[in-house]
Amino acid sequence: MARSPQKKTSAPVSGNAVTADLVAVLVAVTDGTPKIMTIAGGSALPSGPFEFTHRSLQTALRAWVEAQTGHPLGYVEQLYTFADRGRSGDAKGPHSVSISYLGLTREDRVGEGFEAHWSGWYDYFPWEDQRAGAPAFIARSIAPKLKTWAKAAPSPTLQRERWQRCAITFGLDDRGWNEELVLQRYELLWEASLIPEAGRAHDREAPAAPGKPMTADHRRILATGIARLRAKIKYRPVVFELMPAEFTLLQLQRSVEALAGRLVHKQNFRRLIEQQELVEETGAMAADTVGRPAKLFRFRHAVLAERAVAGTKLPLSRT
Amino acid sequence: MARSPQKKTSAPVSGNAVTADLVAVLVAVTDGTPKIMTIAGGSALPSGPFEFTHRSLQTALRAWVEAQTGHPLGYVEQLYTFADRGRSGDAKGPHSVSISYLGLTREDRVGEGFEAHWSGWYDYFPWEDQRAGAPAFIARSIAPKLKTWAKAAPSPTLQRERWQRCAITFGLDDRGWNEELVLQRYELLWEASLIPEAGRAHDREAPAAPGKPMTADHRRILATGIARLRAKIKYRPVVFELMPAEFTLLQLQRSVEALAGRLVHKQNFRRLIEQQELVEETGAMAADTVGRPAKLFRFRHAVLAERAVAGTKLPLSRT
DNA sequence: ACATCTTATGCTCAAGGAGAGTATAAATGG
DNA sequence: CCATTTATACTCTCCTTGAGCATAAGATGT
Repeated sequence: MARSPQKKTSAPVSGNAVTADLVAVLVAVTDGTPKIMTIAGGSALPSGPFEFTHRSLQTALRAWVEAQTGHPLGYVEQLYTFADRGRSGDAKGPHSVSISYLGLTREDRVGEGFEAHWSGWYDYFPWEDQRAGAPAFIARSIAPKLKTWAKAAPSPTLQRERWQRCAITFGLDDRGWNEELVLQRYELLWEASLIPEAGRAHDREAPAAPGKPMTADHRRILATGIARLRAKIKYRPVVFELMPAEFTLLQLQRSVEALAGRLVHKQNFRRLIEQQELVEETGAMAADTVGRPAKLFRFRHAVLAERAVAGTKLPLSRT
Repeated sequence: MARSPQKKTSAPVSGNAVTADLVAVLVAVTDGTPKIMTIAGGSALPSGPFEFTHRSLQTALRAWVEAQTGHPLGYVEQLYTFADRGRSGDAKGPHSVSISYLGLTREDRVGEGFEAHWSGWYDYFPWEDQRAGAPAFIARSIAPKLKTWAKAAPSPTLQRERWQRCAITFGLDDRGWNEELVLQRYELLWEASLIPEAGRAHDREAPAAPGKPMTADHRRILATGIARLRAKIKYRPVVFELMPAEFTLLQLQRSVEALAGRLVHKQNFRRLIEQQELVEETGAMAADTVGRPAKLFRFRHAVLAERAVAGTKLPLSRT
C-alpha cells in the first residue's frame, strides 16, 4: 500500500465496493418564488446512479439533467458527499456514496413528459422565508419547543449552551437573523426531534416543526444547497443564471430577495448592481407594468472574464 | 426507479460498483511555514480506502488520521469528490471515487514510527508564496510561457481571452495578486502544459513550471485545499487550530501570512483581532525574544459558541 | 550610562463603503 | 386633475479599511 502511511496492510479493495449516486438540487426562481425540481410528488430530489462513461462527475450531471429537462444546465457546483452507513437500509448490503450537486436553471426550460415538478423551496423550510418578517409560528411554536429541548439538557451549563445555539441560529432574544444558517437550523431542529425524518418518537411535547418532509436525507441536502446559494449570491453574480435574458432591476431584486429570504434596500441594491457594472441597459422598457415603466437590463457576461472577485477580510499590506 | 425522474429504466446498481477512497490534506504551520502531511517521499497525499464501519465520512477520516498520527484532528472539512474515469488506469476496471478532506493540526502532534512526513506546501506551489513580493521566476519564466500559450490560440479573440485569464489569475499587467485563486492558477498551468502531471509532451517551448509534482491528481487536490483554507481564514477563526495554546500576536500574524502567502499590516492586524475579541491575554510574556517582549494570548474558545459570523454583501434592509 | 536595534503597542487620519432616508419623475386609473 | 404606484437620483452619517506616525520596552554593544 504505497498510498497509505499505515504500515499494516489495508483491507482489500474488493471488500470495499460501493455504488455512487448523484443527487441534484436544481433551482429556479419564478414570480419571486424559489423552486426546486422534485420527483415522487415532491417528496424527493432527483437522483440516479452515476454512469462512469462520463469524463467527470460534473459532465455526468450535466448530461443527466439535460436528458431529463431537455435543456442545458447553467451553473453547476458540487455540494457535499454523503456516505452514511444506514443509507441503503441493510448495514451489510451494498453501501452507497451520494454526491450532491447544486444547479441553477429557469423553470420554463423544463421539457415535457417528465415526472419532475417544481416545488417552492419554502414548502420544505417555511421558517427560512423572512421577507415579511419572522413568521409568527417561530415565536409561537418553534421557539417554545426549542426552549423545552434546551431545558432537557442534563446540566445547567449544557442547558445554557443549547439555548444559546437556538437563539443564535433562529435569531431569538433580539439577535439578528442570519439567512446563511439554513443547515444549522435544520440540524438543530433534527436534534430537537422536531423533524419527522429523524424517525424518533414524536410525542405531544415535541411534534414536528412545520414544513414538508422528504425521503431519507434529501431535506438535509436541500438545506445544504440553499445555504450554499445564499452565501454565493453575495460574492458571485450567479443570480443571473436564474433570470430571463432581459429583466428590470426590481425583478432582479425580487429574485435575490426570494433566495435570501429577506428584503433588501431598493436604492442601495441598485447602487450596488450599477457600480459593479454587472448589467447594461437594453434600451427597451418594461411593458405591462403598474407605475412608471422600468428600464430593461441584461447581464454583462463580460464580467465573468474581467473579474475574479474575492473579498478581503485581512488587513493586507499593499507595499 | 422511484428516485429518478427518468422514465426509462436506469442501469442496474450492480453494474455501477465503485471503490471509495479518502484523500486528506492535513495542514500544520511551523516556524512560518505551512506544511502538509505527505507519504511516499513527499510525492503523494495520505490516502486510503474508506471503511464503512464508520458512521460517516467525517468520523472515518478522524479515526483514520488518529490511527496514523496518534493525535486527534482539530478542524475537519470536506473538500471535493473526484470520480475521473481514467483514475484507476483501465477504463473498464473498478472505478474509484475519491473524497478529499481538509484537516488542521499541529506538526508536533505526529506520532512516531509512521511513514508520513511534513512537507512545505510551497515546495509544490512556489508561485503561491508572495510574502517577499512576487517571486522573480513568475515574470522571468512563467509569464513568458503563458504568453506563448495564449498566442497559440486559434483566433485573436481567443488569444486575448487566454491572456486576460493568465493576467487575472497571476496578477500580471499591474493587476493585483489574488491569493485565493490557487486552483485556477494550477489549472491554467495544466492547460498550458506546464505541469508534469498533465502527461503531455513537454518540448523546449513549454517546459514545466517550478514546483514538485505529485502522484495522479494529488497536487490538484492540494491546490483545492490551500484555496479553501485561504478563503476560510478570512471569515472563520480557524487559524487557531494551527497555533500552540499560547502565542504572541506576531506569531499569529506570521501564521496567517504563511497561509495567505502575503504580508498583512501589523497594526491593523492587531486591531482586527482585538476588536473581534478572538483572543485574551494569558498574563504571561513571551520569553527568549529579540526586542520588546510581547504579551502571550490564548484563543477564546467561547467565540465559537457566541457568534455565527457571516459577512453581508447585500444591502439588507433592517426594517 | 548611553546609543542603537528590534519588536510591541497606542493613536490618528483620510478614503471608501454600507445603511438609511428624502426628493423627484413617469406611468396608470379614477 | 388627482391619487397611486413604481423608477430613479441624491444626500448624509457612521463604520470599516488602508496607511502611517509616535512611543514603549526590552536586548546588546561601547
